[in-house]
Amino acid sequence: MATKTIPDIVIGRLPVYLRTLQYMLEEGRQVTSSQELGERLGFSAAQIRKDLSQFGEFGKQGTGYNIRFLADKLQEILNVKRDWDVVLVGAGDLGSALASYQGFANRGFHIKMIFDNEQGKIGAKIGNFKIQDSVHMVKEIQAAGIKIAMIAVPTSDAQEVADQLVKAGVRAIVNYAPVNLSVPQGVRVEYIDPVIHMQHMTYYN
Amino acid sequence: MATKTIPDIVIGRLPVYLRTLQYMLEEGRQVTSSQELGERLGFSAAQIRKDLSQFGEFGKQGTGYNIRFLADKLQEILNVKRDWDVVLVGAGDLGSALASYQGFANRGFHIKMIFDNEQGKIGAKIGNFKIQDSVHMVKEIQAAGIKIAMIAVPTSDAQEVADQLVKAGVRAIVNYAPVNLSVPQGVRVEYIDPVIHMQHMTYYN
DNA sequence: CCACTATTGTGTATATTTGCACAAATAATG
DNA sequence: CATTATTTGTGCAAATATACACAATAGTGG
Repeated sequence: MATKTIPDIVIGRLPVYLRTLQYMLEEGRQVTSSQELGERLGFSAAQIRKDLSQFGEFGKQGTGYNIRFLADKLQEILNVKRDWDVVLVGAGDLGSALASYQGFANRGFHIKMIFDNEQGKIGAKIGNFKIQDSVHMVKEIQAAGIKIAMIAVPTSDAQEVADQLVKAGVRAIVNYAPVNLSVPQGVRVEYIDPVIHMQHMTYYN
Repeated sequence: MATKTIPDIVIGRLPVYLRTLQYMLEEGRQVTSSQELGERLGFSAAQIRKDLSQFGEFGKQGTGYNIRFLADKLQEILNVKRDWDVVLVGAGDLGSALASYQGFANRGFHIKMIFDNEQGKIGAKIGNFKIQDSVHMVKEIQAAGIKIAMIAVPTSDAQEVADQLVKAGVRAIVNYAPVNLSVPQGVRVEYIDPVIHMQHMTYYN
């Protein structure tokens, strides 16, 4: 059985499709088409059909896709039918904002712990959680079996935090610090840096 | 003169190169090579050389690249030797965190105005700026000639805000709301949604 | 000044990604 | 029930992106 590996670039689009489908559900929609999705997202209809066809046949000719059904399938594919616990490192302005953000939970991601290394912050509460001393980070994350982390610490601390997260068994990191991280094979890092996006756009201006 | 258009995917990598070069400068480094850069960033050395070769010859055989020189060239290419004014819409948790973030200014992006539509917030200060009533947004942005915006409002308001920004002459938008925006040709939008990144990674679990 | 090492820029090959276009299936219409 | 309008899934072609590999050049050390 030739298990073809699915391109990462395709995987990267699936969450965008899913987000849009869920938005459509909230609008009370039942059915959509590759064409409509494509227009909404700026992709070609063919690309959306090709992407989905990597995983099965989810549509019906002449009709299109049942939104609820397709969203459900995408959730299965992306492994997000279950909920995921997340650890947040850094309780500065950004970390606090992330901790307060209500948009994670309804999409299945639950911040369960917040760490910082500043004595002034440790013990303070954000929402329901106490900010914990990062001295105990590795132990606590391991005990809780958390696999996903967000890094929102100063650039100079980011690599060291990443090292500790890896040691604690974290497999996926969203890094808000504007620096590339070095992690072992098998650990994934995604970067969020608004300046990168702005510089990308100023090129064209 | 066949002015070949440079692929957008190449442009998208340049800010990452630039960020790393500037980091190296802070480390006191003078010279680097495509190989070192590649290792640091997870790209192949050949790709980095090819990307740069689209714009000129910036390296020296046998030696590599002078970091300061290359960073300077990348800044020229990306149009970031000048500073840019930015408008921020949305003064909730995230908007406030963005407003307080010190990492924009030293990379040439200056938040100059903050808008919100909630009476409770209008008039409050974040850093040096008063939160302004978004009723006056279009007028103010136009008057100031601001071309870059960040949207940090609730999902339900994002499209309407985008429409107003476009009307005000904004050409580049970083959208933190988890929804795709529809904008006219010539206006660029980049999206920041941590959940998209996490869902991308959970695929690999 | 020769041999050796390092590293660029690039022509070419390979690999990947996207788009085209059409048969097949479905629904709607009269 | 025939006709028309939609829309999927996909084989294949085209376009794009990446990697290889090497001549050319620069520095280093004897």
